[in-house]
Amino acid sequence: MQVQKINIRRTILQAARCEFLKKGFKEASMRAIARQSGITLSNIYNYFRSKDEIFRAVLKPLLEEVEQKALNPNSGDYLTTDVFTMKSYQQKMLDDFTVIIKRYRSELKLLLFQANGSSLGNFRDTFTDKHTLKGMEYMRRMKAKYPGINSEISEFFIHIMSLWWLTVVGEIVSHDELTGSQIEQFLAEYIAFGTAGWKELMKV
Amino acid sequence: MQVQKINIRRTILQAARCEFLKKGFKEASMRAIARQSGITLSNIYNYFRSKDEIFRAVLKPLLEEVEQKALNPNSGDYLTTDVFTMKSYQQKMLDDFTVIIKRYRSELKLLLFQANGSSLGNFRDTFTDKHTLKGMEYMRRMKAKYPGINSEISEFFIHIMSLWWLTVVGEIVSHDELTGSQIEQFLAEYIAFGTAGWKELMKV
Amino acid sequence: MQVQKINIRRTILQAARCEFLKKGFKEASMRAIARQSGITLSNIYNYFRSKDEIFRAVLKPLLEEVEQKALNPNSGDYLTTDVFTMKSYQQKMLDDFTVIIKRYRSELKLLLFQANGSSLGNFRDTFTDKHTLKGMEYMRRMKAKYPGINSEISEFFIHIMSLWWLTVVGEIVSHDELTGSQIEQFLAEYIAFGTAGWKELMKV
Amino acid sequence: MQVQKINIRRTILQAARCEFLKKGFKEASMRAIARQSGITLSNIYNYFRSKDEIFRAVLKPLLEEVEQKALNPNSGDYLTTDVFTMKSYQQKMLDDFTVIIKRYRSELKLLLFQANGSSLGNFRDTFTDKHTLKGMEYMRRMKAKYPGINSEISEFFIHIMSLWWLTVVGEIVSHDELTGSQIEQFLAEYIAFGTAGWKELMKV
DNA sequence: TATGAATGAGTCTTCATTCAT
DNA sequence: CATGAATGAAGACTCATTCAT
Repeated sequence: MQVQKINIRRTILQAARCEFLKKGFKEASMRAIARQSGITLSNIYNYFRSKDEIFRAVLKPLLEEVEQKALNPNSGDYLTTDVFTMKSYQQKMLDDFTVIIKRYRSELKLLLFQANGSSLGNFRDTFTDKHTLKGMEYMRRMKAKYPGINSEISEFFIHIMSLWWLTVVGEIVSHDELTGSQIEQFLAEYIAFGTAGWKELMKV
Repeated sequence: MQVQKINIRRTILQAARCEFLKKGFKEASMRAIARQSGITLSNIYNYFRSKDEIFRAVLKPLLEEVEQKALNPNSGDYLTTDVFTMKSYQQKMLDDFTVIIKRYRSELKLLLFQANGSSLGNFRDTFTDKHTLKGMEYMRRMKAKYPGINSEISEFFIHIMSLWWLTVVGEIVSHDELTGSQIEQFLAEYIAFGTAGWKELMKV
Repeated sequence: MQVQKINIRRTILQAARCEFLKKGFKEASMRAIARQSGITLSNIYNYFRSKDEIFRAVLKPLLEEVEQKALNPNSGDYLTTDVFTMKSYQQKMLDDFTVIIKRYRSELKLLLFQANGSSLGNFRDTFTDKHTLKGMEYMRRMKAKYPGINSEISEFFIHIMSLWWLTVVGEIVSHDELTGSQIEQFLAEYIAFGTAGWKELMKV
Repeated sequence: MQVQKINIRRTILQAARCEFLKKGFKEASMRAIARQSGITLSNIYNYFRSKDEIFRAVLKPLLEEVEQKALNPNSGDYLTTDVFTMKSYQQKMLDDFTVIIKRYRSELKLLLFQANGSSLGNFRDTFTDKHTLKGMEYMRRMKAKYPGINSEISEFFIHIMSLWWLTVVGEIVSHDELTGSQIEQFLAEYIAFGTAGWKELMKV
């Protein structure tokens, strides 16, 4: 019973994932999910309260990992990073996301480009907001450690940088055709660019 | 009567603009546009062939200005810009967009965030592609002028930078609450950051 | 004025003929006729009261010729035909229709297959009814002239034979691919078949 | 519930049959079918995928019987018929159709006169084509059995004869007012006429 | 005469969700 | 746990025709 229930949940989620990826949240149809999963439409509602809940369930693993890796204050050695190794600040974020991207490429596409209309439609914003807070905190800590730096970076700039980060992830995820070395070159450029930019801003 | 016609077109477009902004292209309803404009639904179809045509009509002024200011090769002193004044490369783009943003804030929101499902749904892509081409051309010219620089920037990086630009515009447009001085500070930071980044990459 | 009016009428009718042939009466659209003719939709209503009236106007020449040649009692030497030359009864009808078919092939298609929904939608019936009456009269005259023959043919049979005739015309008109000699062979067979059939029935 | 479902299907089909007969396929309205059947419009789509599917469901029994009785090659002793009993060739067809006509009078009207616009709109053609093939085969067999006959009948003539047959059925079905004896007389005439015709053509 | 403007009922089909069994 | 049945609002778009100017 319980076992069966889990199987069915899984079946539903697989079909849903597929349908969501094909059509996006809004255009995906519950009927289609039912058809593909072989589960009766009404039975699906015994497992999930709504289309939106299914959507969230599909993205839950990804969201948890994002939360844990990229947004959880505890996870961040970021903030302990030394200014002279600022490069590694970005490197750390990169490494974290590289894992996520590899494991959740499709889900990321879903979350970033196809969530419109769902309760996760504002993920970009919420992520950016949280990430901005982390960035601000980072600024404060750096200032405490190295009083000489300029920490008067506008919140909006940090906000944009967080969003940029998301944009980068989105583009990597969208371009299936990119080879590993292309990505590596890009990331090197990205880090070099960013590091130089930050140094300039912080007048290090 | 001719006057009348223009008035009605205008009325429809106003109501449509409003509805599109509220719901986005896909979720906007012709019925609602008719209701809000006070024009009979069927009469609307005497002025526009389809929902999509209305949408394009709403965005036409913006699109024309974008095309002219930001994408027209003739408009660009960009490419003649000296490397030591690279700052002004970005400054120029900024100035152009500042005007556009002021005049078409709402339309930009529409175009960047709510065009999904319409024939302008791929604006981000088309803009980025065109802009990337311009960027590549810029690299080539710079290389010709200053053979010492590193012009081996990956196309994907330039692509991302074009997209970033769009992201920036989008965010500015989305945050109605930003004051003029906040924006100014941000732009200063943005230019400083970018200039430093580019210099690093190009090993100037 | 009057001259112009006639020109416009003609223009409308040409466009209408075209549209009706393409779509059939029901699916033809007044808007399309207006578009194709270059005449304002509302102006069309200055020349014709309704779509149906246009349709009838398009078919008027054909209908008049049909009326005159195939249904007008005065036109029939049919009835004076001698029984021994009965062949020529059909021959006569054939000749008449051959002319009509050549001149009004398209209109015949229209009338026979695409008039559904118009006031001429029942042409098959009305034609058949009139033609049946003529057939009955022919029977009576023959009986008067040759009392020996069997004239007790059921009205329904004659009705069917009239309809058959229409079917034949319709098929010839529909099959553009038929060559002249194919049609001739067919007509020969048709007449041979019919003549033998009638002789049998009338016990001549 | 299973019973329920069948009942509802039946209810829908009855209402649909009625509406189709009144208006023809094209002009019949789903809304009207819903109204008449008392079934919610959207619920109808739980039973049938489209208007066309309903139409086909209404005509399915008829079509199956037609296929089986009149077009199935196995069903035909037609082809084994002796030339001297050619009368019975037609007689056999007649008997088959008499049964069909009695049982499916309304459906035949629907199929022959009101199917325009549906996927069965070409029934006349498809039937005629199949029937023509059968006729051609019959000619060949006769020729093999009685080399003396003329089998050089044009395909188009046989085509027309097949169509004639359909026309006859259509007219019988259309004329509700015909009494049994009227029909019988007609059929006798029809057979006599046809038999004489064929004999003449085949020079038997 | 000519036209732009207007109308309102109409088309088929899809949707996510609920509920009694 | 599972399902068949049901719902009502909504989707974009087309139609032939009328009317004031």
